[in-house]
Amino acid sequence: MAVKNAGIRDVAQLAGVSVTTVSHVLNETPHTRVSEDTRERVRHAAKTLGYGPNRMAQALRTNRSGLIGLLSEEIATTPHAGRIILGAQNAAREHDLTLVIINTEREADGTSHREDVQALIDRQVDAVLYATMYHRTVSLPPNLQGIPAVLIDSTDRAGIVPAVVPDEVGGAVAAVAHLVEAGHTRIGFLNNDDDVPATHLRLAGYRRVLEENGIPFDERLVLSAPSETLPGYGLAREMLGRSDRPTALFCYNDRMAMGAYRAAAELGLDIPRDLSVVGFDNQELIAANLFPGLTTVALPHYEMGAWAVETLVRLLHDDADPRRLSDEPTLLDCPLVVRDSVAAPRTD
Amino acid sequence: MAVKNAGIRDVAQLAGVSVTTVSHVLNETPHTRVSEDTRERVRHAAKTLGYGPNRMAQALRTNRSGLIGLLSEEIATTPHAGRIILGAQNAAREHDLTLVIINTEREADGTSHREDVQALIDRQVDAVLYATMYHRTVSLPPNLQGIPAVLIDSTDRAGIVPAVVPDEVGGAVAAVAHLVEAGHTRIGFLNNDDDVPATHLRLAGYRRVLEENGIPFDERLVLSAPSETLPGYGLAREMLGRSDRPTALFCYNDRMAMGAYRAAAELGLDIPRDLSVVGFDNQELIAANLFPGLTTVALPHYEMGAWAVETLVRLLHDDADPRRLSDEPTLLDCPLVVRDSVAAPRTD
DNA sequence: TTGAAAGCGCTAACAT
DNA sequence: ATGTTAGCGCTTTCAA
Repeated sequence: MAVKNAGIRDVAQLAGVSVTTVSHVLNETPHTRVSEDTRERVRHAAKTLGYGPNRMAQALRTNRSGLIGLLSEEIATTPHAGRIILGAQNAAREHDLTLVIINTEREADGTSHREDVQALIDRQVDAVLYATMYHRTVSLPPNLQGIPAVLIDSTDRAGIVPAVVPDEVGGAVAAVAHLVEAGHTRIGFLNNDDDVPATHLRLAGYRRVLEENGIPFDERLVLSAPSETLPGYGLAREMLGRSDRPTALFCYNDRMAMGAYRAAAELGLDIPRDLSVVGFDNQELIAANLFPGLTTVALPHYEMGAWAVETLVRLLHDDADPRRLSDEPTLLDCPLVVRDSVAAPRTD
Repeated sequence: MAVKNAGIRDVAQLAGVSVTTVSHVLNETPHTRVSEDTRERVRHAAKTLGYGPNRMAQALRTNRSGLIGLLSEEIATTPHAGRIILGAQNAAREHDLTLVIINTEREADGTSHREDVQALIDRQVDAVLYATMYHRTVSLPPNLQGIPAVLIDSTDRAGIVPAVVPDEVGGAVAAVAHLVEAGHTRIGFLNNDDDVPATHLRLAGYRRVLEENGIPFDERLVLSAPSETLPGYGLAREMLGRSDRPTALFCYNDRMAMGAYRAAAELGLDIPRDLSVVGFDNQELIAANLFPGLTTVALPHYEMGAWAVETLVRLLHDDADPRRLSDEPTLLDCPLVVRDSVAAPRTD
């Protein structure tokens, strides 16, 4: 802890008032009338002494720690967690809240999450943010019941806690529409083969755009595999090796797109001249460093982090009914990030 | 804050002892003799009630918050910050410390860092971790003086605060030695052109290995450019286009290596048959997804985070002299991560 | 071997 | 319009 700083009574003494007055002035306590003159004296004294309230004393007294816990899976694996943390942290700062972070194992055995939540509760956090690393449905640890909570990038199986997730359909629509606008009608989709929401929702977005543009759905243009580079490569080889190969590829994520780049290179296909490619996730390390730069869809991790904190604040402050907020998970926009991997199809 | 939990007096009452005894038993206060019988009763009562101490009250009383602040640059940009956070968080948990995180702008104008440090101090953190996103020398905000601090991935210009940085030379030595062991003697180095420690230290490691193996240093084999994919590509094109091109490339980082991969592909050079490549940083997203997998050197971010917390704990606990610890920054190992981009040079 | 009580710095109910 | 004071839950000195 810092050096023995000035306390509220020092301020009171210097300003020649009581501690009550200091407290009232500095906290701008409502329904309390203090002359503007006194207020000024107090504020001046506080500044002179470099006074800042002792948060621990405040917390003890008010039963509010000002701490909010972020339980995050696999902080270390992707930059996604970083974006969530950043968004949450910035929003928290706005509300004078402090973010404490606990890393947790993915999915684990369930008791692990329970213990992590408990660790947070034991540390007197006012509320908890529960973030998963990819969009899915989870069962919450039971001890999360007693405390305000918001889910990030996942939805509560029981539907009792507010949640925010990416608008996967919207993102896929943006990606495929971009391809259609460029003139493509034969658009392949390299999909994930996991049974997670994104798999189904991105496919739904793909189909919707085709439908809206009167392009018949061709199931031969949709291939699935694990969402990694190598399987993406394999799928792309397969689809691009056909005589009636598509002129554009929508990939489940940037890693699969990276595999598609390699397949295209091996087949002598130039991106974007011979083949347009759109990815998903906007992992800078891949998307910006591929050549040509990969046009892709960004996941709103920063925004989800910020939204979650704002929602928590509302829960804490207005004492709003969480059920109201948790009827439907909130969808956040997945904007298209245009780089250089899309062009009109060749016409020769 | 959580539900109105049991307090120490509840435990005392249930165990039929005073709060003093409960405190002594639960904290295992030294020099205090309580009969084993009583201890057992107290522990049992505590467990029965699910008692956990109120951290805020403890903090207020002991003047120790148990909070340690991590000031980190650009949390969102790379997974590196995630590794630091993870290492710090795990070490913190071991010592029953809680990590609070503040993101800060890179370098900024200096006052920004000052304010961020102040925000942490205002929140009663017991100590602060100051992490930069790449290895460099910094001037610390003045308000960091009053509080135990440790630097991660940077060194203090004034040399007054303990610091931990990667062993860049050792990492480069491992990388180049790996190449030499594979049989290479013409090894190109695509270096960064920024004036940062890593630039000079990795070059030093490169030279040391050559020297130790009696390989003459050829300055034409060292090219510099910004440490990004595109410049890396340019450098590789240049060096690999020569008739006496090297048989192996050591790259300043994985992004430059990614550029080298493209150059090699364009020149019809197969990796690793015609060209071996080693990177630096071990950015999974790149290194593991490139084809073939990139052999590279890992930065010890996790370990630095953990080391920093351990050091902080020693500072806090043993009240050790920080000057002792800060004479020389501690170097942590940069281990080689072998994948598939290195082979013996062609002999035809 | 155990307990009573003061007090950490603050907020807020109640007095004036 | 401003002040007095109890008490948040705990640790720790001192006494028994």
